[in-house]
Amino acid sequence: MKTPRTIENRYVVEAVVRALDLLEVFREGEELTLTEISQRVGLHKSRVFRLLQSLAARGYVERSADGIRYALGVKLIERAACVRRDLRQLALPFMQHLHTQFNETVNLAILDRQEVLYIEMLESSHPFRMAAAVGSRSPWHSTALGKAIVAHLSEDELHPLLQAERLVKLTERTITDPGQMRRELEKVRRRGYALDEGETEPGAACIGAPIFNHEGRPVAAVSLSGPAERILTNRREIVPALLAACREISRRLGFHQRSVANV
Amino acid sequence: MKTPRTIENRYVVEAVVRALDLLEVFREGEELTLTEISQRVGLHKSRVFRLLQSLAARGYVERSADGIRYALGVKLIERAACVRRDLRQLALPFMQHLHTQFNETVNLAILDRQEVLYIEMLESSHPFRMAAAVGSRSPWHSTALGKAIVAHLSEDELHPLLQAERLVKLTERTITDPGQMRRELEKVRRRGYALDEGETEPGAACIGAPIFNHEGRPVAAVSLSGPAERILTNRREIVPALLAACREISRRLGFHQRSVANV
DNA sequence: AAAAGAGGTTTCATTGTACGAAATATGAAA
DNA sequence: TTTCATATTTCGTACAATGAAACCTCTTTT
Repeated sequence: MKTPRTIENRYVVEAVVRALDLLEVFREGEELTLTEISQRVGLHKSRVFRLLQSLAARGYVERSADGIRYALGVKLIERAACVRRDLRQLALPFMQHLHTQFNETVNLAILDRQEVLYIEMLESSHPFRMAAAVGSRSPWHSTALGKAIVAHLSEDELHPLLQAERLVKLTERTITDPGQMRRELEKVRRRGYALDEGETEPGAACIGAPIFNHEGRPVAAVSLSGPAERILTNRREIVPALLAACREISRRLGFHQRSVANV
Repeated sequence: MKTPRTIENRYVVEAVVRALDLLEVFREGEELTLTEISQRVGLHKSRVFRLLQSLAARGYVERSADGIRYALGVKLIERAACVRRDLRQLALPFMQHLHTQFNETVNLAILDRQEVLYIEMLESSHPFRMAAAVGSRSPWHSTALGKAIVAHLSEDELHPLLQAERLVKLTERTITDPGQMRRELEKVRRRGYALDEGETEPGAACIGAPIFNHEGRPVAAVSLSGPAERILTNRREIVPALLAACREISRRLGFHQRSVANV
């Protein structure tokens, strides 16, 4: 179990990345025994033992009450709270306002490794609602969040995202053709917001708008999501409120140049 | 910079804990340069460089756009989402119900290293509200959350928490005497919920109740917090709703034995 | 009650990795 | 241009991290 030294990992410390890999084997709050973990990662039991001891020493994993199982530790919650703190703290009040105004699920997401990553969320209280989870991912090409961000990337950044084989068909309406996607992104750019009308999930809709940082880069997006009927019928009210919110968040991040959009 | 091997760290891997320590130097979404980090932790620049490369290789830290600074990475958000997943997922709908019912801030917290750690939160939309942050900590002895949990610990677990020097006075009303605290905890146990009437923050109040797991251990607590006037005047309605929620969450965690409380 | 089994912990010798030091590159300021 | 400050790379060496195997501890089987 040895990775050859390449340009990319020339300066990485084996023990550290192996320890970090251990954190990845825990799915959804699983509790695992030493042997299970060592089987999953294919490392020697005694090595895994020592790496786990190290992670446990700093609270990144915890022993279960019976002392026989390991689980992810609360230190992760503490540290995660510090990630993108400025953006999240800034966006949250605006998201809350949208949430009470429309009582739909409000999402804040960024683009990470070609996917949309949800970093903040307020759930609708409707019994019939849509909600992913903070920390989970969605494809960019089927979501309003993703399209809202990608529409404002440079050609260089856009190109790798538009590989046809990456535009996976999730529903009848998912855009899978690079050419069509380019036209869609052009439209998103023109009107300042993106729509997902059942492209991810049949019957579910989403309206998303981008957030720009001080350099004018699209660093995140906010969206409202829910059943297509509710979202689309309220579209005329949602869109201006969402755009105003995103414009103000962008402004506070130091963005000024041209205005974000014209509805 | 060498820590002697003791019983506790006999099996820890130096490189791993040092790497994890690097994650601790980032406060509230700070972006730091290599030199700043190496100064803060007191390790050789070139060592820090390699540890950061390793953390970056797995997404636990990220380079800033200019490539000159490091920040905590989004991988932390992903991994944190898996911590205590069962408890949080189970509690959230009940918290949401309390939130819409009373429109006060609803908190979910656990006891970690003698402190209350907030792991989930729904903020009141009142302009005048109280809200800590997910991932932040409070003393146990001044909060309803803390007292609700601690009241149900065994004498062995309770004893170290009751050291007088640990019961720091935060306001006029904070309980700082171990004997008085024992009587307070007895009361909390009897009525099934805890009150914080300005013991943490003058004018702020909080009502908290414990959640028990399948072994009957108090693993968490839910609370409603806000301005004392609102919280205490609604106490008659809040308490039964909160207790019912906590009882149901506990039941779903596998707790059955005796009922949690009698109001 | 003894034996077997399964998993966790400890010891130990050895190797090769992680380390510090110093050289080199990069980039900003003067 | 030089100077300064910081990041990156190289290199030899010490000792940290490792695999193997022994040794616990607890549960299950006979």
